[in-house]
Amino acid sequence: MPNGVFVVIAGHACRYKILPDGSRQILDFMLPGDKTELHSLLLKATDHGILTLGPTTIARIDRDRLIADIFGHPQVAVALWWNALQREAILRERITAIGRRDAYARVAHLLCEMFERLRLVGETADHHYTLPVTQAELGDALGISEVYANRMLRRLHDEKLIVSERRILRIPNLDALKAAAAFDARYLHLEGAPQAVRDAVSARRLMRSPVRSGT
Amino acid sequence: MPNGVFVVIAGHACRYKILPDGSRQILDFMLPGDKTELHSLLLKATDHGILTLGPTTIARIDRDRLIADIFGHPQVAVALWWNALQREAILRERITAIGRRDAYARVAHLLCEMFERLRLVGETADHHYTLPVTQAELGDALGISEVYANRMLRRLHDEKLIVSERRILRIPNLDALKAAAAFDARYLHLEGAPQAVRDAVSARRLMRSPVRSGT
DNA sequence: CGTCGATTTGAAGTGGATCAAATGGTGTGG
DNA sequence: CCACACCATTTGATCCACTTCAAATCGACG
Repeated sequence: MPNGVFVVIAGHACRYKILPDGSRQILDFMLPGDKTELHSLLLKATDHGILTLGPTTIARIDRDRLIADIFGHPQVAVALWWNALQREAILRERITAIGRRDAYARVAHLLCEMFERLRLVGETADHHYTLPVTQAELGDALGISEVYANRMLRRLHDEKLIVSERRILRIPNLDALKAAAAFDARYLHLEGAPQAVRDAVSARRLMRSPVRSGT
Repeated sequence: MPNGVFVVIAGHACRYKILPDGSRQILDFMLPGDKTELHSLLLKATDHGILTLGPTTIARIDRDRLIADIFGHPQVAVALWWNALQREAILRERITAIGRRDAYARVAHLLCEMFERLRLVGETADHHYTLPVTQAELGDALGISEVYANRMLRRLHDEKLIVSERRILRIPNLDALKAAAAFDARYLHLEGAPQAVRDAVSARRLMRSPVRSGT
């Protein structure tokens, strides 16, 4: 747990913080292929928690092996680095969304981001994907209340921009949703993604001690 | 400009995004010693702009020299890496602040963060520091309006938590301000800061082509 | 002295929070 | 196979933190 890096193999996880008053902020979502920072090599403590969303498979890569991989396989270092840069870009875009977009655009924006990120790793099918996130979690990620998150989802539904049933989200017209969100995918830097990220097998290749996690 | 890294030597800068509707979000502040990401080595385009706040001195380190330094001087790599980790932690904390704190706590929190970060690099004196930021910029950084940023500053002033005159901010009782902000400095990971970061000279040592920038 | 940007203050409007309660879905035990 | 328990979703009503608009004041500077 203290040393090394975790990789999401299947399912979703997220980082979060709990404030003194008990409220929660979800910082970002970790999708298959995403990795934790190399925190422990340099920092004393982590400043946030991680929780899984629905059934999730996680691999742990221990510190020594990781270091060996970084030096032995340049593509590992590149994948890690690209991952860190994209993660940071996503955080910046989230700040922008929470700071300057209204609740409606925030929800739409997150749904677009999820689609593009999942598509990169082959986790979308046709026009839909699995989103194992409750409305309370959605609200906590976007800085709005659970109730209002529900109302925004309903509005998107009424406007035929999304169809949601049982954790499956369908986006009949992605361009329309992107327009509603003022979504510009460039911040995701998808075209710069190393092949290792696209290759779902790569994560498994790194896997040493897979861990399953329940809800 | 395209390749390499920029280091702030003196003064302040910030990253920002402009939304389609013209509103601006300031993403984070760059203080002396802070560096830009190694973007260009991996990514095609940058997803945000950078602007200076007041008179600022910036050094550019070109790509080849940087790579040589990383391999030749481990402390350069460590400083870069620590910088990246702290930058990310700051972004996460900003998300938390904008998403879940009220405007009053946000302002107080940012002022505390600035104090701790500036103190690390020796840019504070006694109980005050220079904050070359307009109230409009403060609002854009915290996701509130210029007018409300002003009211929150005034409230902090009325409560004797800050004294501000001419870009100099005085914090007579830091603990009281931290309490108002529910500020917990752990996310800054100050104790993990490499010596190179504390050493103001280190930035100058890296300097190759210093650039001055006006307001 | 005039100009222009930054700060300050007032008044009115609203996006989203909060509170409360109903509804729906799912797994579980009898 | 039903009934309860528990959680997620949904909806209504009210409230308020913050926005927006407008205008006055205050510097700093040529």
